[in-house]
Amino acid sequence: MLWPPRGSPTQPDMERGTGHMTAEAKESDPATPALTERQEARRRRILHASAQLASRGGFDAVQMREVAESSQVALGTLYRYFPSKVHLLVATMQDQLQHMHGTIRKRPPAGDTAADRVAETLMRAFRAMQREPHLADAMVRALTFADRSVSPEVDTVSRLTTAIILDAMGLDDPTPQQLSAVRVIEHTWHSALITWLSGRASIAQVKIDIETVCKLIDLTMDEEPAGPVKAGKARRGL
Amino acid sequence: MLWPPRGSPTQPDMERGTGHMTAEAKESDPATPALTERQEARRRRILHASAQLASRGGFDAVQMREVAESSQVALGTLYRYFPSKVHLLVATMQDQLQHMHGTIRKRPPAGDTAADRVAETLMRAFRAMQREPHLADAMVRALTFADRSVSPEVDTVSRLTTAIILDAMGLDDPTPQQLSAVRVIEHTWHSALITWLSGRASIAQVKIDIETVCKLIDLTMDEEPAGPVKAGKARRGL
DNA sequence: CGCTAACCTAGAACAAGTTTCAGACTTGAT
DNA sequence: ATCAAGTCTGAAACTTGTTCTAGGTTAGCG
Repeated sequence: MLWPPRGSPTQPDMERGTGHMTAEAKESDPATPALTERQEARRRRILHASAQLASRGGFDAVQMREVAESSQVALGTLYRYFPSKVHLLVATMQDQLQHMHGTIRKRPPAGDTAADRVAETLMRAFRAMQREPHLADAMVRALTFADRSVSPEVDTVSRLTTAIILDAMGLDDPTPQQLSAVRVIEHTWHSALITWLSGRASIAQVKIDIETVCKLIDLTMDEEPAGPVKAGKARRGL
Repeated sequence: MLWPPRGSPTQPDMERGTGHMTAEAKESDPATPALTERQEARRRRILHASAQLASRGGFDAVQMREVAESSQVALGTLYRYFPSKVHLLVATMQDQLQHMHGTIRKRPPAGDTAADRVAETLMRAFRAMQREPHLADAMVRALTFADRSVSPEVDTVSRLTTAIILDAMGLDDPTPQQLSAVRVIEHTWHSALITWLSGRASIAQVKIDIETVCKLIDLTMDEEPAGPVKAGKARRGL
């Protein structure tokens, strides 16, 4: 079986919280049933086709029949791999984010303060989005449109984003306040991206807002000196 | 004719910015062609049906055929009043927001600092959402899913939200930094709401994040004393 | 009153996401 | 090699947002 039950009724209102985990999470996942080589190849073809179509016309251009055709897979198979268009696009975003995380790791941001580095990282990501606005549109719209049935996948994206931001901050043991600040930054990032993509905010405005929200980091870096180390500007390096 | 051209190609990338305007904007709009009484009644019936259906199953439960039937209007007419499901739901949100703005005005938040008052206001709004989570889901999902063709309407919602927040801050002549902070708060508000609605964050987490982002207000209230008055409160740890 | 333009209605038609099904193909274990 | 279970395929069907059409209704105006 490729997919577990699928569609668990997470009705009884939640009490969860994006688990932390700066590290990787690759194939060891017990929920991922280990694909054969051909299956892995199919999956890749599908994701590739999805990104390709999204890069042209955005969300609307990603039509399931076309994705199936492009990736040489029957429609039913496509749906076996990704139970809905939103699942597919969120997975596409996972894919792209992973790629971006790698890229950023290779050349980390160089600002003096944590806030600077986070803002720089986000703006770098933002420039990547500018290069493929349609793709960005498709992915982000899917992400925010996702309902409960996609929660696990969205959560994975969220964890990836958190990891990227924490990397930029140079923290691996954040306080609750810092986690909250990071979540707020993520919120701002997604929402600002959307307002830009739908033409309601300029790039300059997005930049300003990102810088604004990053000030929250400085706030949380001051409180709780947390020991003899790290009093001043907040650690650089990584 | 009820609707102007509809579907203006706002292609050439933007340079706009949510105009300010704390005041109201009612019927004088030259773009709104003044409905007859029966038309106004139809419009109300539609919005009512929309909210009603949304209150049960959320976004998916708002089916255009059902809305049409519920409001005793032909499908084609429904589409004449609201050119898409997203338009309809965004208009529904406008409606609800207007209502909420009135409610809040009647009993304004009582906190000492601007940040307190904004956080209180948002939490009050949040509790309203909790009372009708499905409705909230439908409206917010529509709002973030909206593409360029809905920009004007989404912008109206954004202005309303901004007005509510500025009211809570007790400002009517905000600085650019303050406007940026308000935008960041709006971003956080929408996005946090979504994570709660899709079961990925607890109410407690949303509360914390709102309080976190509201600290930005204190920051911007410090800079630019803006006159002899109001230097006091603002900053304090948490 | 009677005309005309704009509006409304019922219903068919179309588009794209999703589901379903019968039959062919793979895979893993015996 | 063979069998059973699980996958994949191609095609049709179903659902819901959206558009289109033909004819009846309304509102303002001469």
